[in-house]
Amino acid sequence: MSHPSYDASTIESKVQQYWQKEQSFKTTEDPTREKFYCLTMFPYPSGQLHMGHVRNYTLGDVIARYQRMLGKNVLQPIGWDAFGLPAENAALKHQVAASTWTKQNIDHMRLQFEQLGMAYDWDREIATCDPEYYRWEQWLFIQLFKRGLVYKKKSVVNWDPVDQTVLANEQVIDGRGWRSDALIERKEIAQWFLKITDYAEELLCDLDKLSGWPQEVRTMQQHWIGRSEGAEIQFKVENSTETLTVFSTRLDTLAGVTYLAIAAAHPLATAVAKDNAAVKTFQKECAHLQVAEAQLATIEKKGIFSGLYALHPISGERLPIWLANFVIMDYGSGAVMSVPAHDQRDFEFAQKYDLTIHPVIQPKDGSDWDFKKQAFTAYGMVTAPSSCVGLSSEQAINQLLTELNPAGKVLAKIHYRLRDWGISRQRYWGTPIPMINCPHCGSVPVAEKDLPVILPTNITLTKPQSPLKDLPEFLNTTCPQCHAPAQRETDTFDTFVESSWYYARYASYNQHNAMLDDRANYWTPVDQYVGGIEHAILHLLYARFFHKVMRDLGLLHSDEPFTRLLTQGMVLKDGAKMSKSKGNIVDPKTLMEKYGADTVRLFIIFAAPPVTSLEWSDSGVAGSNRFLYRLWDYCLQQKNISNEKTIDWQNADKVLQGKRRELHLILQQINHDYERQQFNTVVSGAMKILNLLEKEKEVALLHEGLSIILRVLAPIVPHIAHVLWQNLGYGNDILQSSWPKVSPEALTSDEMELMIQINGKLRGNINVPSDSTEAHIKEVVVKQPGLQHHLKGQSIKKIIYIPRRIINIVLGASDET
RNA sequence: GCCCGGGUGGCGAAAUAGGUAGACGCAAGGGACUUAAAAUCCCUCGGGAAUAACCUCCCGUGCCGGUUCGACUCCGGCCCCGGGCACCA
Repeated sequence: MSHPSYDASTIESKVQQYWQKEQSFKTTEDPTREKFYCLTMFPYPSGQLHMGHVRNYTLGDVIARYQRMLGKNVLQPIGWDAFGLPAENAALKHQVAASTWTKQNIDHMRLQFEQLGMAYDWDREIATCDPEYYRWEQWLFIQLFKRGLVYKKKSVVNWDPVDQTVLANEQVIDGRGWRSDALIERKEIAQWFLKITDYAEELLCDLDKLSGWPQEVRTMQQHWIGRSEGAEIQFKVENSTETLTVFSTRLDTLAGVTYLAIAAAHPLATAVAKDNAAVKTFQKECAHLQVAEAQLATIEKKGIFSGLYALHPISGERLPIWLANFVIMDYGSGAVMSVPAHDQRDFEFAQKYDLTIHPVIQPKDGSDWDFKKQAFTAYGMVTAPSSCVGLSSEQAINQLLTELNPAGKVLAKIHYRLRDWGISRQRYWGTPIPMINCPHCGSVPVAEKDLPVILPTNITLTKPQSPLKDLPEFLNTTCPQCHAPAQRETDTFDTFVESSWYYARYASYNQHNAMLDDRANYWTPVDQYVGGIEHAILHLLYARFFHKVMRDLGLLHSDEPFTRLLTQGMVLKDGAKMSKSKGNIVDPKTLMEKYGADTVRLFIIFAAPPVTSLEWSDSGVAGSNRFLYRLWDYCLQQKNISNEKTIDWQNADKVLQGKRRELHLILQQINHDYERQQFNTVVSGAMKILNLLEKEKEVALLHEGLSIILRVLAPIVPHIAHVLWQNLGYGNDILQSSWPKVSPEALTSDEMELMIQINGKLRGNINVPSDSTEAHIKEVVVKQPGLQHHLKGQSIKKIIYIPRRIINIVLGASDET
């Protein structure tokens, strides 16, 4: 062997140095070129890259590099979603400042990204815990406040009575605090909300524009927003000035209402509880329920009679008002009307507590329905009230709307399941909410000239509560309006706020006088966004909301932030998500040391299509490494392939033409797979090309084949492709080469193979000239000797010909039937 | 509980618009090379029937049913696994 064998670590660091020296991935705006903004969701800097990261960022890098080789001006930035809960936990556990811990993690992960060969423009790196970043978030919040998109209201949280702190849903285990093991309590506190519901209609309608998104993500968001047309109905409370407002999409069932249900925390319930011990006990029980809806949905449905009655808006009938543990105060008005005859949940509740079931709708087909067994929930024929007898459900809804609206009892209303976005967190490690509480002026935004409100970082946590309240130098300030002594808001933003606009800031990363500038309009919207399916709703909906808000503030021109979305699946080992507790972690670091970045990238791309979960396999990695060894050895054996070697393919030998046709068919498949983002079969295709070339002698074909395989592999294994491209004399930098094109002449063939079916079962095949007519093919096929024993004694009913693919002979037996 | 996905050989997977099921790779088995091993190369590889060997035939894409000349692909019902459910990110 005269050539050196494949040594990944040497060539990878050499190539990485080359990219750095050439500033290969530094991006500038160029209006004359087609831009392509490729972005992978930025990581939380947890400390170490895990396989999920490797997969995520490799996918983004493959797309960015592919688009670049197609000739586009590609931006691929990276940054850090640096605020969040884990830093606080680490700070408490290891007695380090959250800022120090975070910074160390970022430094380590940055190095790992570089070692993986990611084509990032590092000049644009962002960390959300940097005041230069979050000052613009605070500024944006103040603009939203000015626009009336921010308000404060009381809202319920998980309260740990021992640690005296608010817990995230994931910190509540079986109803108890993860650290203290105390039974958690629901606690109402005042919090800031963003009016995302003002944008509900647009967020819903614009989903139709997102043709580059997976349909399931659009469907999930559509259901999450949950637009429903219905009516608000007023129920007067007996012997009281109070009125309960409920929303229902089934006004046609109004006459069937037999009771109302209110949240345990409803003001009416609290009023009753003063002198009703049983109601008070029930309230206390409900106060231990978790905030998480998944918990709420699975608990046993319980209730208690409040002693109060509401009056039916039509009949004036007295309807008992019940407290129910499944009615949420934060959602709608905290009260619902119950129609046990026509709603299954109401039915089960009514059965349990022996409440009246009053049917007012019958099946349209006139069949009997046993209302003692279950609710009839479909639309049907209405039997009450008298004004609606004989009407369909649809007609009855309209009738009752027109009939009851003048008296103010009913109002047509569009309701959204989407709730406003609560952004207050009672935590330390986050962006300070730029508000000041003045004893005279109330909540006042910080003056813009005083931004940023800087989060103190030289802090060692000693207890699980946020330290901000105990820091006078942070807390005490003066009111921007009346200049009286005042206190800062000590809550910080939900970290989803940072991730809702970072994609735009990458464009204006070094702009110190504004949040965004013209460059943001050059680069956005993001052409390709890559991230986990777990972000399908919350992150992606909040970012869409922020994009529209930024547009309405004149900061951006487009309507949507992400044109195309790729949601990648998880990395599993032994069928389960990799986690420390399961002990099934595979560390990318040791693999990269053993095989190099290219092998790891190759395996992770090859092992599964991007969207499905990926089962880890150590021997599969070794196989990927073997392929790169083979490629390396083979290429260096062909080192003296002349660049000038060409051939008259039109008049070449038929066998050689057939091989070239095969090569271009594979290239066609590869190009198609790049476009549809099925990169695992791109790798299969490259393997097929190498298998083909290894059996080939003709230099012209080798020269063409090697130039194709190196270029189609370059986005996936960029280091080895770079070195081999140079060594074989194709050029100095494969990044500058053009993407390989399929030659249409190479694909032509004068014969085609057709599969023959009889009654849909495969029975043989036949080669015919490509220009054969359908009639001729049908004639020839039935004479095929191999088929005669199938055809004997049967009549041919018809012959179906699918051009260039298949021919199906359908046999008789039709005469008898 | 509600919403959204997924299920194909021993394993990861492929099948581009309803038209050859299992490409490509891993593992396994056999062979070549070697004193030996590793590496490399060659062959076999869904299950079954039949055969000296071919030809050939049957079954097979989670389960049950349907549409179609033809279904991994479309429709209905079910089972199992995963993601999300608003304070993990």
